[in-house]
Amino acid sequence: MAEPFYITTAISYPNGKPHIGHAYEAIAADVVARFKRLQGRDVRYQTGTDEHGLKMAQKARELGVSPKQLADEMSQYFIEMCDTLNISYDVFIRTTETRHHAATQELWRRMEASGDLYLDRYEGWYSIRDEAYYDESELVAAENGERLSPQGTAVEWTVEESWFFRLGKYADRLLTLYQDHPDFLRPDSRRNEIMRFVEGGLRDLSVSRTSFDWGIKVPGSDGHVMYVWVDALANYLTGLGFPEEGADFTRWWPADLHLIGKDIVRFHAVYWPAFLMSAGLPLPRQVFGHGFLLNRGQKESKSVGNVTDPLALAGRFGVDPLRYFLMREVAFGQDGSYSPEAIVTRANAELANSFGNLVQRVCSMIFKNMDGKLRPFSPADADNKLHEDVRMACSHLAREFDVLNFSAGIEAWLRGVFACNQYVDEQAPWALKKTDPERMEAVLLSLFMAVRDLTIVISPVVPHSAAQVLDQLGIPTNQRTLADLADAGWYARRVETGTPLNAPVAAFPRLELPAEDSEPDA
RNA sequence: GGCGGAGUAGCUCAGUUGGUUAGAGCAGCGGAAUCAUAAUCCGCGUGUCGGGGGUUCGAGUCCCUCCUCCGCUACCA
Repeated sequence: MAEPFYITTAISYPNGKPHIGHAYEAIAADVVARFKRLQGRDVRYQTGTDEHGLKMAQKARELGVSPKQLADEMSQYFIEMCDTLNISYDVFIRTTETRHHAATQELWRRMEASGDLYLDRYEGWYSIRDEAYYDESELVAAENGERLSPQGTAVEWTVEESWFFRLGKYADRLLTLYQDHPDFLRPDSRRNEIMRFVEGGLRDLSVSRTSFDWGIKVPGSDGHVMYVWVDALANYLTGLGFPEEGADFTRWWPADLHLIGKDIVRFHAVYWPAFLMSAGLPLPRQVFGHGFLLNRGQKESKSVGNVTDPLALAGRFGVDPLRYFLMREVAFGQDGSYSPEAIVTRANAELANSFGNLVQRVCSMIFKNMDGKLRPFSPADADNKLHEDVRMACSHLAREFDVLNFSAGIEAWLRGVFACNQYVDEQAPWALKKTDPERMEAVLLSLFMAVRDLTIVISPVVPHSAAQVLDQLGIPTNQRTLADLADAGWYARRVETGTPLNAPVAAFPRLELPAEDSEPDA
């Protein structure tokens, strides 16, 4: 049976509609999931929504609906986003589900059984907006003399009874984890930050609230609901049927990869492993904190008024061009910038011109000059060289994708595409047509083989378009993996089917830049 | 304040353990070709490698210092 691979995104807080960051993370995780499937792994991809907490309760009150009604409505937008962006998730979890309450409460009981939870009083400056307590020293003074949180939100002195988690107890074990398993947290810059943070000592963590009730009840402690992060992090277990340690749980836990934004690295790389250690559960293999996407170099925010609806972008430029752009343009792990011009330029230059046109010219020539019929041939040196270049490009892409280095992987892939276009020009099959038709056919068939390889490896990034091309090439849907790439006999079998190529249909059309986007202020 | 990262061609960035004339893509200019989505291919860069100092036969690459930007974090209050 294939080796399992369990990947998750962070679950989204649905107090607003999905923004570009949600789309980015979902797409990146999807590329990993599809790539792992290509490698033959048995992939489970989980995403979802984090529906508890004070902010949801407040938002619902504002709108005059129940928190559950709000969550029901808003989570739909996230499901819709995933479906539109062709995200191949296996499980979409909602933290309001009964099973999630059961799983989280069991996690709590295990932490309690380890003696890591105790009841105490918490008092301090609390920001409702941030859902966080701040130390006096962290506060800043507003112009009118009022105290504000470092984020500039209002704070009030609050005293409440709270459960605490003995986080401090785990500092040494966490440091050992980071040292012995450097892959646990990537990229390295985040790992360094977290290590220094933990080295500075960890205070026990307040993990329950009494000030509101929209959350998961603390077992045996009336009036307490769990801190949202205990609740949220537990989702990774819930989706596997925890606390039942059945087939799903034993097969998929621990997770191979938690893909998250850089802003929540601490919760995933400090709190989460500590909770799991306390509960006696295995730790995830890797947490990866990706960067943020900036709109023309600027952070998106409602006040600036530059918030972009990712589905509008997908509608304008197409799902695959958008996916390609995001994976290609920004170095994964770092912040990146996007704009309509950048998307159009990148997608046109690389997807449409270099690759799409290559596919088109090859298929078209085979269709017109060979009636679309494939046949065996013996490759010349130039043909072997081409295939060697393409093989190198494909394996290079795989190597980079394995370490989530998408942009470098795609760059390597492009070198394979460029090699094909160079080969076409050098071999000039249109000239061979008159002088050496036999050789012309060998050239076109060599290109056919190269295009098939290049399409298979890029398919995790542009799944729909790649499938369209592979359909046109007559490659069976169950023969599009990396194993098939390495199978020398595929071409002979393809020839035997006798299925001819039809007139090609463009799978990567050129994009137009909408007029309203030519001005940055539009 | 501390720790870390970054500052390289108009733009986005690569540059391994210091070693020959500092690279890629995009944009720009010139040419070739015409199978193809007017797509493709070839050729073209006088860059103070943030400033200054130092080590070295030799530094974008190491050391010191300063400037700017970013991230994490602390304290003064």
